[in-house]
Amino acid sequence: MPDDREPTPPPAPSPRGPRKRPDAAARRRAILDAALEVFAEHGFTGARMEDVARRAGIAKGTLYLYFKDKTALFEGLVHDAADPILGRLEREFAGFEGSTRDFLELLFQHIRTEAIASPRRHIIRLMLAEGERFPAIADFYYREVVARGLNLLRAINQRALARGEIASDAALRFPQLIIAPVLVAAVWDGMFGRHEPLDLPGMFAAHAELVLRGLGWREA
Amino acid sequence: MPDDREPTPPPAPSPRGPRKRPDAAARRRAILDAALEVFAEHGFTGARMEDVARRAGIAKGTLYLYFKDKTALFEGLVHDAADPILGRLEREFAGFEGSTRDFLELLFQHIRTEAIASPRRHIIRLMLAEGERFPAIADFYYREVVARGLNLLRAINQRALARGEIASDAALRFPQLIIAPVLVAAVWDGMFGRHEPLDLPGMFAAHAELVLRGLGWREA
Amino acid sequence: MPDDREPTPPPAPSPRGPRKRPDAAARRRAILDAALEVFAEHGFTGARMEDVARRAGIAKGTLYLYFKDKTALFEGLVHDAADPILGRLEREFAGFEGSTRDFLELLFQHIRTEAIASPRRHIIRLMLAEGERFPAIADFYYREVVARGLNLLRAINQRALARGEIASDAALRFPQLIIAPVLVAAVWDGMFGRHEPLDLPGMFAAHAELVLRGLGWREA
Amino acid sequence: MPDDREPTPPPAPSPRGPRKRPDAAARRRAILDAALEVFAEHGFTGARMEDVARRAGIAKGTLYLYFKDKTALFEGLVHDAADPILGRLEREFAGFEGSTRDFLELLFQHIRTEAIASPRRHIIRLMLAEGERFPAIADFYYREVVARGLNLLRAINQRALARGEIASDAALRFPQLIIAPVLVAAVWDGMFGRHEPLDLPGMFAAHAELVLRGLGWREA
DNA sequence: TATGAATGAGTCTTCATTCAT
DNA sequence: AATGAATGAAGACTCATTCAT
Repeated sequence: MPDDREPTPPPAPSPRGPRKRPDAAARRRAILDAALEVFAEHGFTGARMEDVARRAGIAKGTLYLYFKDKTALFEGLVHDAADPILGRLEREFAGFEGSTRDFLELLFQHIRTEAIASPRRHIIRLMLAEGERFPAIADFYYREVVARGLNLLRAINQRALARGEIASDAALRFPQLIIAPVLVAAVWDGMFGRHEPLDLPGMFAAHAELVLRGLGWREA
Repeated sequence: MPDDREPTPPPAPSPRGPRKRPDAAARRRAILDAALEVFAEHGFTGARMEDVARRAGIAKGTLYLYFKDKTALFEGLVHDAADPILGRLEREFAGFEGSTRDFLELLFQHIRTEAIASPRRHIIRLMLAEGERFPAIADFYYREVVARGLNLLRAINQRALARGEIASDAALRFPQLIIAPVLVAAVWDGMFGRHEPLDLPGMFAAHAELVLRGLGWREA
Repeated sequence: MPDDREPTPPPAPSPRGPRKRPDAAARRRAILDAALEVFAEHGFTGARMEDVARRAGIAKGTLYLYFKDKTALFEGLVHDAADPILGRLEREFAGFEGSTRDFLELLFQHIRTEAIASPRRHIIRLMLAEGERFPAIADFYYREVVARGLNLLRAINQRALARGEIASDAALRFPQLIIAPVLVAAVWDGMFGRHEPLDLPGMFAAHAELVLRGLGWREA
Repeated sequence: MPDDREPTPPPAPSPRGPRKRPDAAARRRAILDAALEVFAEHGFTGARMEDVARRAGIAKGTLYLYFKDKTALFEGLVHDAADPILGRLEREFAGFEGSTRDFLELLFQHIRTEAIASPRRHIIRLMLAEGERFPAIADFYYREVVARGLNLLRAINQRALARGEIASDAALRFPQLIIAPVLVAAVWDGMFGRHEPLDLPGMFAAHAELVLRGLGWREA
């Protein structure tokens, strides 16, 4: 069952339909992929709809069949990229048996591969860049990603405290401290990589270590 | 030593120079202040030169007497905002006698008041937003701010290690971990403040604590 | 004898023809009715084919099965609305026994109910608006409506003169003077109605009176 | 003292200024003249701003320095063409000593030369065509032209009645009847001229005659 | 026949930059 | 040095028309 989640016009035609015309959902995907590239490269205002169309392999007008305007396209972009990662992490945490240390490792590995070393990295950058100018998107992003992410982090902390793995509630009060390095990771290589590449696995490992010790880690 | 790379007409109006035209330098400042506002509000592409001019209280054409084009204005903006903070911190650290814990506190307080709770906050946001698209600026920023900042952090760590205040070299290898929360701070309120305001002093305090403990802090 | 100059697919669906597809003719009607609304509301250039289709309850593509293009649709519109009124008036006049005064009254009443207080009012407005830009339509309209109308008016005058009911040939030479108020009537309420509504029956009555007296009316 | 009446941005520079750059007012005129041509030819929606610019001999962007958008340009057009004629007629009537018949003659002659046989003719056509879609303009036109025109006509009638020149108050109640033929005149030649040219002076003479007699004219 | 997704030419409008004053 | 009118390239978006189903 393909993951489909478009909150916009064209619903998939016949679920078993022909493969000829690429089928609305696929086309929508193509557009969003193209849009991610273009927005990432030029920012919202700088992105040209025509470029998005060209890269998606469709005509300019077709774009507007799928997204009513540039803003809707940007919103669609963020909407669409939102949950997958978090959903999985939430489920994994729910059933996780191992130590908090193990889960943190898992967490950062996920983030690294799914959010940083993937086109999704640009979504984060775009949010940092344009979020303040798109309250509607910021709201959505807060609701779907940030709040959920912080809640997950709080849950992790809570459990670790309950289990006696850690002693401090610092990260319960400020879960932002745990993902802060993700922002650095999302942004570093594009800006400063040529001067001083950043060893992401290394940094996340060091971060996990630092955090755990900082929170008073002791083997449960 | 202030930098200059604009086609600024007046023959190096030293900040304390002659009294002739009290303008020039002052006008440059006015322009840059206006530019910061406008760029911060709309991003690079979205900013309108006319708005900058209006807010600076000058005519559109006059802008081009001070900055050759929009890009030069943006560069000038970043250039100009760079120095102050770091210079002071570097000097303070050089002569600092107290404990690393005390200095960290000082550091975050500085950052909070000088970089976050000030228009400069927008510079950080602008760099996050546009950095990838302006290699020249990213380079400058790296050289003048980032590299220097990281070096300062490394020096702090080094000294703390040398003094036996901490045990881990994690922050020596990844000083980014120490400023990561600054990015969160620079960005949070504008985007998510209305949903969940962030207690900056609290967060920085928690962060300092976390880091110190994480690095194996023991009263020297 | 109704005219046809559209690429209408069905093999001349005589209004009383077979029962097969009850459509075709009905559909053509629906389209023209929709078109009248839309053209009236937005003018030729401003009208959108899609709107016409929607209001006619058909798909955009179907429109082009009935009318080769927008211009043909507009032409069809005018063509179709032309006949009815005049034909009836001509016939009525041919067999009219009463006084010219009575016929004039009849005439204006007809015009009022059939041309002004009816969607056809918009045809007049559309001709005023777009006529100059559509010579083909203007020609058709002249032939089918204007010339016939003027001829009817001339005939009326002629007979009135012959009967000794009036003395002047002014309206014979300028029958336009007799329908001029129709233009006012067709246009007034839409434009100025909210400032100063126009009492149409009153105006036409006054007009008839004015004209008759002006032409030297005397009870025959 | 040239007749200047721009309700829009650029006020004339120095009243005695150089002749070099055509001077705002002149340029505004040029734009309006060009706009009249283009709007008359293609209607509001069909008119292209670029054509207006070209015909006015300026760049596309310059247009927007004088009129904020297409609608404002259209409004400017109507505004600007509005009073001249009426103002003069009102003044002439105020001081008129002759007979009502003489004044009517004068009136129609004025209208013929100033409103029909002039580019202004197109303003009337444009109002007929687009008035219903531009309530703001219709209102303005009503206030500045129609209401004033009707009032003038009522005044004429009133005086004629008072003087005993005419007996009927028909045209006092429906002054529209007096200018109705003006609509015909404004529209006829462009649409039907090639089939049946209209002798305007003849028609207006016949109309004046008809009206006067119709109103019960008797030499005072 | 009917559909409506797709196309791309065409249009308004904005804005960085120039330049005559 | 300062101005702000003028320019025109560029970009978002629309819509008549086509065509695969």
